[in-house]
Amino acid sequence: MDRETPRSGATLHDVAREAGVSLATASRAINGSTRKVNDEYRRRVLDAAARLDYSPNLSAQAVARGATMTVALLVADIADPYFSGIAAGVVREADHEGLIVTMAATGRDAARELELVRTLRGQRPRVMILAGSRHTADREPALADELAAFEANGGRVAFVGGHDLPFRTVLVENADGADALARTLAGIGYRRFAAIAGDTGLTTSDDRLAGFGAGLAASGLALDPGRIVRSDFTRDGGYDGMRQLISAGLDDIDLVFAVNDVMAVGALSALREAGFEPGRDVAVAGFDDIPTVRDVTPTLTTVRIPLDEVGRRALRRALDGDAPDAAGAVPTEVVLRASTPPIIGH
Amino acid sequence: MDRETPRSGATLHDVAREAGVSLATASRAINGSTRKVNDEYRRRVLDAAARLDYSPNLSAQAVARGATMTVALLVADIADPYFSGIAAGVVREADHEGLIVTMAATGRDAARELELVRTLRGQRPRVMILAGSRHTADREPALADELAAFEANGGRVAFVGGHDLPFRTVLVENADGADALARTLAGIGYRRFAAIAGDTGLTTSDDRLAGFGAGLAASGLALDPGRIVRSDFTRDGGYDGMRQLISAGLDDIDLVFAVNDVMAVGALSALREAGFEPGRDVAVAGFDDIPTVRDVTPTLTTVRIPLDEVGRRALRRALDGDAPDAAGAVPTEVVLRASTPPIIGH
DNA sequence: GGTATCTTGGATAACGTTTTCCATCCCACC
DNA sequence: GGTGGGATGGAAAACGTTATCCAAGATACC
Repeated sequence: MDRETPRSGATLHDVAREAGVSLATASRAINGSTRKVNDEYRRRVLDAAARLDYSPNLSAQAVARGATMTVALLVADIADPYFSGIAAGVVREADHEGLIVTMAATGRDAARELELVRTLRGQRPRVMILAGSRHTADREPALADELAAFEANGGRVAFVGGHDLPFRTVLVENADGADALARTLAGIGYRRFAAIAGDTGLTTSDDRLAGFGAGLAASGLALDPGRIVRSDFTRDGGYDGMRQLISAGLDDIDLVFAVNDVMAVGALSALREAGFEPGRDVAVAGFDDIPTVRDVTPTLTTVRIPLDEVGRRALRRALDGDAPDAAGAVPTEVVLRASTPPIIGH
Repeated sequence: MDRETPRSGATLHDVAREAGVSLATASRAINGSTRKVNDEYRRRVLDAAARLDYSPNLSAQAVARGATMTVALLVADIADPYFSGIAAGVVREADHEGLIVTMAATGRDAARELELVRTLRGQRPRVMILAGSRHTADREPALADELAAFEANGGRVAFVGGHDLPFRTVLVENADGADALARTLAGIGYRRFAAIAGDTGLTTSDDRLAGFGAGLAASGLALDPGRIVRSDFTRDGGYDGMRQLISAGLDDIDLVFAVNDVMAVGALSALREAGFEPGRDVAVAGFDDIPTVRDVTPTLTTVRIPLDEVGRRALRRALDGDAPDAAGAVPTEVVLRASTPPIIGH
C-alpha cells in the first residue's frame, strides 16, 4: 500500500491521476465550481479522493483563490467568561458560514495586541474581531494604521465595545444599561452608592460608570467620586476593590456597583470573608450577566448582555457589506436578583 | 500615493522591486534564512517592506514551505470554564512557540466533531488537540481513521483526557483524584453518599465515579448505584440531577459528589432553591476547581486540575517528538472547602 | 449539410512564497 | 598572477490549488 511516498498526503494531482482525469476536472469535481462536470467523471474523482484519503490543502486554496476562510479573534483573556461567551458566539456564527476561527489573547497589553494584529494579518483573514476593552486615551496610531492597512486590502475589522477608532463596531448599551440599572436601584430604595471600576480611560468601565452616575442623577441622587475605587478588570480586581471599600468603612454605603460581573463576584467574596452578608448588609450589582451570577449567593443583580449574540453580531457586522448603522447597539436588560433586595420602608 | 493598485496589499515582489533587489534576496532578508545577506541590502529590503506596509502571506508561506504554524483545538463548548481554561493554556503555550491557534466547538456531537476534524485537517495544522470528553464505547472508526491519516502526513494529535484511541494523550488523574477525594471525605466523617454523573460511557465521568467508589471502598464505605443520577455534563445537568435527588429524598444522604464543578455549582443552586443550605443540610463536592468555585457559597470542595497547565502540556506533548511516557498524568489535588465541613462527633 | 452555439475536458498560467541551483565576485594562497 | 574556494545575489523551479483559455464534440437551426 505504501508503494512510493506515504509521506505528506495525497494531492489533487494524485486524485486526478488516480481518477484518470485532468487536474482541472478534479478541482471542479471536488469543489462545487460553476462549471458542470460529467457525472461519471465526478463520481470517479470523488471515489479516487475517498480512496486516497484526499484532504484539500486550505493554504493552497487560499493562495490560488486570493481569499481565505478564516476569521481572527482577539480577546483580552480567553478564560474570562465575558470573552469566552463572546468567543462562543463568534465561533458559532463562523462555522455557520463555513469559516474557521483563529483565536489569540492580548492579556490586556496594547503592545502585545499590536503584535498579534500584525501576525494575524499575515493570515489574510476575511475578518478580524477585536474584543478587548480599549483605552480611550490610547491614541494608538500604530494599531489604527495596521488595521487600516488590513481593510485597505479587503479585510474587515469589527470591534466589540466602544473605542475611538474608525472601524465597524458592535456597540453594547453600556451607558444606557448602567443608567437603567441605577434608576431601578434608586426606585427600589437605594440611596448611598459606591462603585468598583477599572482604570480611567478604559471605555467599557468609563461608560458604565458614567451611565450609572447619570441614572442616579436622574433620580436626584449622586455617586460620590470619592466612593469610586479603581482596580483590575478581573475577579481579583473586584475582590481587592471591595477590600478597599471595606477598610474605608461601609457604614454609609447601601450598594456597591461593580462595573462587571467578574469583579462583582470577587467583591461578593471579599464581603463575605470580611463577615458581611452581601445583599443584607450591603447590596452589590454587576454588569454582563455571566453564567456564574445565577449560582453565587445571593444571586447577583446585573445588566444582562447577550454575550453569544454579541459575538455573532460582531461577525455578521463585519461580513455584511457596509450595513450603515446595522441595528444599533445590542440591547441590555436589567436583571434584579437577590443581591439587591428592595429596601424596606422605602 | 495610490498610483496603480491600492488593492490587495504589497507582495514580496513589490518589496523586492522597491528595494531594487531580487525576489530571493527579499525573501532571505525578511525571514531569517540560513543564507547571509548583505547588510546594506537587508536594510533596503526592510525599509521597503516597512514603506509598503508589507505583511507576509502566511498561506503562501505554508504552501511553499510545506508546513504551517497553526495548531487546531477542538473543545466541546468554548463557554464552559473547563474548556476555556484549557484553551487559555493551549493559546499561551502556542504563542510562546509562535504558533497560531484555530478553535472549534463540537457541541459534544460526535458527527460534528468528525466533520470538524476533516475540515481542520485541510488547514494542515502542525498539531490537532481534541479536548472534548469522549465516549468509551464510541467505537468511532471514522474519527480514528481521519486522525491516523492526519498523523501519517506528519501531523500530531493530542487528546486531553482518557479515550481508547491510539494517540498521544494528556492524562488527568481522574480516578486517583476522585479516590483521594472520597478517602478525604470519609476521613472527615462522611458516610452516606450520592453522585451526579454524566452518561455512562463518558470516560471522564466514568473514571471519576469509579475512583470515587474505589476510595469509598478503601474506607469500608460504598456508593449505592441507586444513588447515582445521570444527566448532562453541564451546569443545568447538575441542577437537574440535584432536583432528582431532592425529589427522591435527601434524608439519608450526607454528601453529593458531582463529577465536575459546573454540575456541582448547578447542584448547589438547586439545593438552595429547594430550601436546603448546602454544606449544612447536605454537603457537595465537585471536580476541576474552576475559578467560580471560590465564589459560590459555600465555597466548593473539589479536586483541583491545573487547567492552564493541561492545555500547555497538550501542546507540548504533541510538539515534543515522541517523548514516550512524558511525565505521566497531570496530578490533581483535593481542595477542601466550606461545602464539606467536617462532620461533628465523628 | 454547413455553420453557429453550447457544453465540457484539458493545458497552462496564475497566486505569493521558499529554495534549489548557477553565476559572480572577492579574497587568498603559492 | 593564475587558480581554488567561500560568500552572496539572482533566475527559476517548486508548492498545491484555482481559473483562464482553447479545443473538440454535440446540438440546433435554416
